[in-house]
Parts: sequence; C-alpha cells; structure tokens
Amino acid sequence: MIDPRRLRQDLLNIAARVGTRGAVFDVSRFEALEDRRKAAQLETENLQQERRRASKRIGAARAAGEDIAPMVAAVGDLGERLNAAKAEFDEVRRELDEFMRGIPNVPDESVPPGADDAENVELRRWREPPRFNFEPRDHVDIAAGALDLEAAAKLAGARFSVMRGSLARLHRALTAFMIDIHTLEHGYEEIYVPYVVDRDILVGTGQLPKFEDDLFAISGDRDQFLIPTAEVPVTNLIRERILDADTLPLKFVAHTPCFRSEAGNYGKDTRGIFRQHQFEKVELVQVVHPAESWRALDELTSHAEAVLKALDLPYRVVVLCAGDLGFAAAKTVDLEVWLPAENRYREISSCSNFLDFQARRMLARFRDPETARPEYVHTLNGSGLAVGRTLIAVLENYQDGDGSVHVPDALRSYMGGTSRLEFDAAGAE
RNA sequence: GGAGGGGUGGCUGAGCGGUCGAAAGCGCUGGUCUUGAAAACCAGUGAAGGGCGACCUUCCCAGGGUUCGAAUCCCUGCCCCUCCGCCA
Repeated sequence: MIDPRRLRQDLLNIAARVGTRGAVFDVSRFEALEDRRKAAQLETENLQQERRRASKRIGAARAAGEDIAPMVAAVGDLGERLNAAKAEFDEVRRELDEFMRGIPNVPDESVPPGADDAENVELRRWREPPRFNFEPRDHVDIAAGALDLEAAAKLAGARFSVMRGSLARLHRALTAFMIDIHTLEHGYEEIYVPYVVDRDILVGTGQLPKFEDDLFAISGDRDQFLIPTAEVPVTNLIRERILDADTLPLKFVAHTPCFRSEAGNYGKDTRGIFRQHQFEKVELVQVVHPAESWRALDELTSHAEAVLKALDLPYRVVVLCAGDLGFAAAKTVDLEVWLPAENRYREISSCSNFLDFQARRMLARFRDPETARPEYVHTLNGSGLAVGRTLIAVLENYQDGDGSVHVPDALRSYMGGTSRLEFDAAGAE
C-alpha cells in the first residue's frame, strides 16, 4: 500500500510513476473518494463527540441524583443520525481501502522504463556458457527414465511432476545444499511454515485482492489458499507486530513447495518442468531498517548468486523494467541461468525490495529508538533458488553426451559421494 | 470430539454499565545522586486516523446486539490454556 499521506501530497507525480508500470491510477476517482471520506469523517466525528458529551452529562447528573429522563429525551434521534453517518463513513472507507489495495507499488527511480521483459536491462554476466562437442539435450530427454510426467498427469493433470530414484535425490540434495549455504555462510535462520494460509495473509504481501486467479484456493469453510511462495507465510510472521530495533535485520530462509495455478500461461513453457503448478523453492526473506533496504537488496541478490557460483552455473543479472515489475515490488533484480538446450538465459531467481509497501499492508513496524515511535519496516525477498529450475540447469549444463550427468563438486557430499548419474528407463541409478 | 478457563498497552496484569485510553509492575527515555556504572529516588512514556494548528475521533481478539452511554451485559466466530478421549 502506498503511503496515503504521500499520495495526497504528491498525487500526480505518484500516479504518473505508477503509470510507467502499465497500471492505471484513476486520479479523479481517488480525489472523489477522498472528498467523500473527508465529509463523512467530519460528520461522524462531530456526532460522536456530541453523543459522548451528552452521555457524560447524563452520567454526572445521575450520580448527583438528578432526574435524567428529560436529558435522555433531549438526545433524541442522535443515535440514528450517528448510525447513518457511520454507515456512509464505513462504506467510503471500504471503497477507498479497496481502491488503495489495488494500486501497485511505485517503481523506484532507478527502475528502467519499459513495457515487458524484452526491455529488462542486463547488469552483468558470470561465466561463459559451456561449449559442447555434441548437441545438448534438454532436461526432459536427459532425465527421461526418472521423470514421469505422464504419471503426474494421471494424478493431478498437466504441470505436475513425478521424479524417481537419483533424480528425486538430486532434487532433494539441491534443496539441502541451498539451505546450508544460506544458514551457514549468509547468516539466515532456517524456518518452517504452513503451506496453507488465510486470505488476509495474502493481502498482506500483495497477492490479493488482485491476483486470486493465480492461486489455488482450498475448499472448506475457512477461506484459505495454498501458498504461491514461502514469501507469503514468512514475511507475514511480522504482521501486526512492533519489533525492537535491535532485532533487525531479520533474515529467514525457508524451503517450501509453491503452488501456482498459472492462469493465463496456458501456452507457455509447456515442455518439461520449467513451469509447474507445484514446485520447490528455497526462499530468502529479510526484514530491515528502512535506511538499509537498498543495501540489503544487493546483499540478498549476492546470496542468491552465491548458489549459482557454488554450482558453477553460468548466469546473468537483469533489472526488471517498470512494466515487468511484480505488484508489490519497488525494484526487482532477476538472476537468469544459462540453459544450453534453449540456448538462452532463463529466470531462476527474483530478488525484490518492497520498501514499506508490504509492511504497511501487514502493519509490521519497529520502534525507532530516535523517535521512540513505531515506524514501518522494509521487507525484501528473493529465491535462493527455485529448486526445480536449478535441477534443470544442473542436468543440462552437466550433461556428458552419453546420457549421463556428472554431479557438481559442491553437491557430491549431498549425493552420498556419487559423481555420475544415469537416468535409465527404470529410473534407477 | 467432550468438559472447563481465558483473550486488556512493547511485556505482565487490575478493572461495581458513567470522570476509563484504562490501576500497578516490568521495560524504555530523561533527570537527581556518583569519578564512572549499578542501586535508589523524581518525571515522562500505547496505537491508528483526521486537521496548518489549538485540537478532534477511534481502538481493551473480531463481528453483531442491548443501552442516553459498553473494556464491563447478551449472541456468533476466531484463537489460546487445562483435563479427558482419539491420533501420525
């Protein structure tokens, strides 16, 4: 949520900047709602004050033993007028709140203009793409014996996977490897969280109210959803709390499955496991002092990069243009890993600074020792990394041309010392 | 699932339907004292919204209701605790 005060003071400028993302900010509607709000608030507060004073007088009179009946009669229809005013105020507030919650974050000044991912800007590259003396195969072919997409389809439809044997183990090894890097080398606390959350929680991080179609809803009487990313439960740990300044920064790493309906992506990435309804991700979340969030974004990005470096996977770093930004992000940096079979870089991590946008929706604050007042924290998150996509990258970059894949050095100890994997038709080692 | 007990400020915890945004303690901030610190003592200290401001309004888990007036009474929901049952 954008700071309403800032919005009132700098309406046209902010509306224009939100517009650079391709979003529409209806200035006149906002102004109309604000006018109605002011009038309704004034009316309501005046009537409330009147009632309060009258009730106090009656209380005092009764205590003094006076006859209060005439005073009670004099209050008349105040209650009804107050209820009417309140109803209008509540309604305007609801509309204004809905309006505000539907406005995406303001892009940072440093975000390049652009409509979609074609206009993202490359910042740097690491390592050259590997050269093969054979035609590199894609992960579906390499892992054919151990990746059973037909079995998955029978269980749950398209965009799910069944992995067997050493492929499943490699997947698990990657997860453990990533968590260990972040806890042992980068100072994150590992945390385990629910994979099902209430509606409010998703409003807090910005997935709702606008993107309900992207989520899997749980049927039942409790209005819950499967999490689309660990960002949701982990960031919301601080909702409606006032943290001590000296507890910042909070740094969490969580491994969870992520569930996305991928509505609107029906024709995209249909081969293999690149885009799934269910996938594993190791997520980094930081909660920081507002003065620290830009430095923290660089740091968090470098933590995600460290995983790619440890696996010796070539990648590049791009900054998303305004039109490609996620709803809640003020700025996002993507890591794209090299996929030989596609002969291009593909997204494997997305690191964002949300400033106070999520904190405001969650009411997540810290007490500033300088002012002694609660202030909104800044939140950030990034994939460190998307496990399924890392699996693809390892298979494709480490393939040997004879149907086998050698295991990255860093992963050997997580694979029981195995240095070479073959995925035959039985899916065995 | 059954029976009981609870949800009050940053924390703990009082609170006969009226002067209660709410005692007290802890914590925090400032001061006195001290070479310095601790202790002691004194003072201050909830949050949100609105207004240029003096100031105003709201908030005692959430939502309804009763009442001139609700932290307090009633209803519903959510959550927590204790005991019993069941259970990976």
